[in-house]
Amino acid sequence: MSLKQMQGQYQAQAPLTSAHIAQTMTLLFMTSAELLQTIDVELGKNPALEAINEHRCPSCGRRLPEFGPCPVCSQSKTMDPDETIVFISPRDDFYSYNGNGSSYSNDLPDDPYSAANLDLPSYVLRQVAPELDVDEREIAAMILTNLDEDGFLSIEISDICRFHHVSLEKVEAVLKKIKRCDPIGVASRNIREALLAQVEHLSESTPVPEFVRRAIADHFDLLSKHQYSDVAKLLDTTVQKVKLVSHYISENLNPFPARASWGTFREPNDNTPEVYQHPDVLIYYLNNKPGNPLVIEIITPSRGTLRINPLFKKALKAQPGENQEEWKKDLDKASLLIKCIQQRNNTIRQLMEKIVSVQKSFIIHGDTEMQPLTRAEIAIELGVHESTISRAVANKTVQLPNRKIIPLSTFFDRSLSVRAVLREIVENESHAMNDTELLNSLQKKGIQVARRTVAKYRAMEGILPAHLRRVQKFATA
DNA sequence: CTATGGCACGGATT
DNA sequence: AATCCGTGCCATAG
Repeated sequence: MSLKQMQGQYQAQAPLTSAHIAQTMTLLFMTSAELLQTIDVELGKNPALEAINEHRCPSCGRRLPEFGPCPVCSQSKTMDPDETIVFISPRDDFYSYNGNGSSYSNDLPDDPYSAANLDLPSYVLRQVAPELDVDEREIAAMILTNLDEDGFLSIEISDICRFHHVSLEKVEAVLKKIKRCDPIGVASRNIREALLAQVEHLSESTPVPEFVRRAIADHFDLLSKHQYSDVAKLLDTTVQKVKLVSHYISENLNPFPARASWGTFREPNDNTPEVYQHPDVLIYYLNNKPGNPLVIEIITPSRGTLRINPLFKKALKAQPGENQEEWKKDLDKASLLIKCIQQRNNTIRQLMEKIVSVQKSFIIHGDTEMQPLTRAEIAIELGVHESTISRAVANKTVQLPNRKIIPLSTFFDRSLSVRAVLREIVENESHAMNDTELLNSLQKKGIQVARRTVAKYRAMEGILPAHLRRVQKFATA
């Protein structure tokens, strides 16, 4: 790309230097976690830069975006549900949990790579953080730092109340939010509670057999001792059914939530590794109510809003001393950095707006609704070079309303919807279909691919070939 | 003989 | 320019 072309992309900004362009490019490429470190370095050694930290929304406690009113509270009354809200949020608290004290700190991990591989408390914290009110954060931190190796809460709730001088209800409310996080049921006080949380979670998406809930809630100790006949009597049902319940529990629920991914072993067959990355963008329903407009929150990790230190400016004017040259250099560097960060934010904001307008139904309804989309299309629409989009997309992650964290590049995966349909077909098949039959089924749904491609997608989804499915799925039939 | 997976090619994408 | 992805051909396992 020529310099002229590049400058064309940034015509919105005042006079440009090649340094500016180079830096914006670099910044675009960075994850918000990496950006934080860059800014920290700049802030640390550059007296001309200052972060102000004063704007908080009076009603919801969120840091306000760089410009305008709080998009969460002030607009919530009159929002058109089809509209989406995009804003850039300096949410530094995402990055400042120190992982072993009961408070937030500004310490960063020494090794930047260790941040990607989180321990259980941090992993959970980062999931609940978007839902926590300001006064709930300390409570959440205390809960999460007192988990034992199985993920159970190892202190009494009353102790938390006393420590933070809050009501029992308040703590329970936080606890409830935490239990919904992955691993589901984490921070329960015992196995029974963990199982109940999982049943709760499962029943939101799939039907749960009758009696399961009640059996766990009311007769768990009998059930765990395999005294099925007693349980059956109490539930007024047959022993046969209680056995089914017991089977369902052992098949679908995990009594020690934390052991699935932490602790001694890891899932051997997960192709999406368990390592958690900070999301760079959050997408959620306004006030977390499905049906509300979507809110796109772009995380900017700077503490507060960056600006040129006014004291520094003043001092420079007042004292044309011998340091002036050096100070001026610092000042220029600082304002350059600020401009570049704004540029970065601007590009990402536009990008996300476009992506969400195209992929809205994927975000809401899931994999099958994924629309084909290329970086080039977006680049043309936004009038920027495609490599700009490439950089902005690379290495970034998005948290969807269902709390799944996916790479931003997923929005450009053409084959995802086809693979989702394929999965559906195989799940509902009445006999083990071979690849050619699967191909026909896909074509009936209007999807054109080659037979060889069906095989590849099948492998990608971890679906066994037909002759092996036959023995696994239809063993008795 | 059929179903599937390996390899490599070419076009699209980054 | 480098990489990714869908596809065709062919070997081979069942």
